[in-house]
Amino acid sequence: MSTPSESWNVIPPGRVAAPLRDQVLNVIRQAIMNFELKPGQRLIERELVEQLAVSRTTIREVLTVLVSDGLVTVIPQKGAIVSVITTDEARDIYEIRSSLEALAVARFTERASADEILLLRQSFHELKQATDDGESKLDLLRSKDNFYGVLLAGARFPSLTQILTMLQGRVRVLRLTSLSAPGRSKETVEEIGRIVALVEARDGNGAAEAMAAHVRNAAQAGLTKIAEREKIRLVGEES
Amino acid sequence: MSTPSESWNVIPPGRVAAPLRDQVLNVIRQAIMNFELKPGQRLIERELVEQLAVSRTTIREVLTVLVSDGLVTVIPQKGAIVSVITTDEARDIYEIRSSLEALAVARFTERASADEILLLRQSFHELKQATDDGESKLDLLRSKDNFYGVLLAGARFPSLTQILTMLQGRVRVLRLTSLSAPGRSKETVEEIGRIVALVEARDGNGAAEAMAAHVRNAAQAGLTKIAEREKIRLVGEES
DNA sequence: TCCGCGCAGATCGTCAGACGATCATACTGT
DNA sequence: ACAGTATGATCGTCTGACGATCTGCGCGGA
Repeated sequence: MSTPSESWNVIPPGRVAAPLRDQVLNVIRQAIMNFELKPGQRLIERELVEQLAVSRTTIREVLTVLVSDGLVTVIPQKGAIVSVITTDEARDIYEIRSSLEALAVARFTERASADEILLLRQSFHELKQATDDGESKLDLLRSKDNFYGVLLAGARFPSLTQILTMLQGRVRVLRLTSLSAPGRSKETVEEIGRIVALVEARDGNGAAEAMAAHVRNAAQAGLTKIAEREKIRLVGEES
Repeated sequence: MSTPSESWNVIPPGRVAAPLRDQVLNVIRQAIMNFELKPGQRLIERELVEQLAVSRTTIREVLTVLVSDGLVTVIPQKGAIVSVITTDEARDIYEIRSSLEALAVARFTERASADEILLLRQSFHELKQATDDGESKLDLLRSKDNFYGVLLAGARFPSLTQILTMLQGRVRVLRLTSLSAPGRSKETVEEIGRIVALVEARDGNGAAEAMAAHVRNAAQAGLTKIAEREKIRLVGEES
């Protein structure tokens, strides 16, 4: 990530090193996803240039992509911030997710191989384990992301994967708080268990309906929690 | 669109001129949508720079956005082309649209004002008129886009609007050919008429189901047509 | 004649630096 | 105390440059 001419170092022969832009993109995206960069936090081009040791050109291209993904919002003549989501937006997105994840699980049920179904159950067990062990919210979120990863991979539905990935990114704050709703984790695990069982029974419609319901419940939980504390504490906001 | 300092010309007082990037974005996006730039056609940065009289920086940012939208595909180390869609992708996207447009029309039914419903019927009439008058395919497409515009505006569902706009852009080729399927135009008009009627009756579920069916039918028609001529003639391809 | 090799051109990816425009803020004079 | 200006921070855009990669064409040898 220094000058481009020193052709860098060993890379799997035949394979190309990921373009610089993609590397930077991943770094920032992950940082946002893991809440190292918090919603509302300003993303100043100059600072990113320094911290990541790439040129402003590259940073700006990356920011453009993140804006398209909805992870970053630019305030004209002011700069970029990590997107802050409103309750309304979140509600909307959950409604969309409910539809689309139903589609995804239906397609998984049709298309996934036995191996993939096994993998799904396995990732479900990890999720359950993590919940029982009382892992941190962030770890739980990772488990759940992993579950979705398996689901989407087996669904063989790239367009849908892209959209859902984007949407999940946008509501990551809510997903975190919904997991922290007391008792909700347990319900989550139960609901997902039911979905997995229906998938194993190759009941596409049932699984789809169960998934839609699960997302609705998660939305309910998350949105309620948010409503309680009227206001999310954001970077740069004082009480 | 020459040097930025000559502050250009008269703009509605109080309003800000759209950033250069956005203007260029619209120009290229429209060109793609109207098939002035055809699927598969190369988009060479240098040429765009010359034709649009903006810097490469700006062009590259615009291309980045278009890639995120799926309208443009970049082939690494080669360049950008107007996206070419495969039959599978198209099928997938129609499946997603079927779900989401059902959602949109349901929400429109809940939320649209009487005025907006009137507007919907009006734009339906224009579509019908255009069909009866045997307007060009492109004009028909525009009519239909307009109908969707009214629908999405009244649905007050920005996230959904964004996704659907993106998806419609991606299957614009198919939408054109589906409209050109003989007799399909007539069916289209009938189906949409039914949807409008259900909306007016405030039957959200009915309208949603009708819309889902309509999209499925359109997909059917378009995909069949495509399958007939095994191969779409693309720029740069010879028979 | 035909095939392989290499070189030149085209194009991308990235960098560095520049400059005006806009917005926020701090300072200063009354 | 307050208004107005000066200053700085940051963005939006432009210019020019350079290496890396791919492509096609020409040249020399079998």
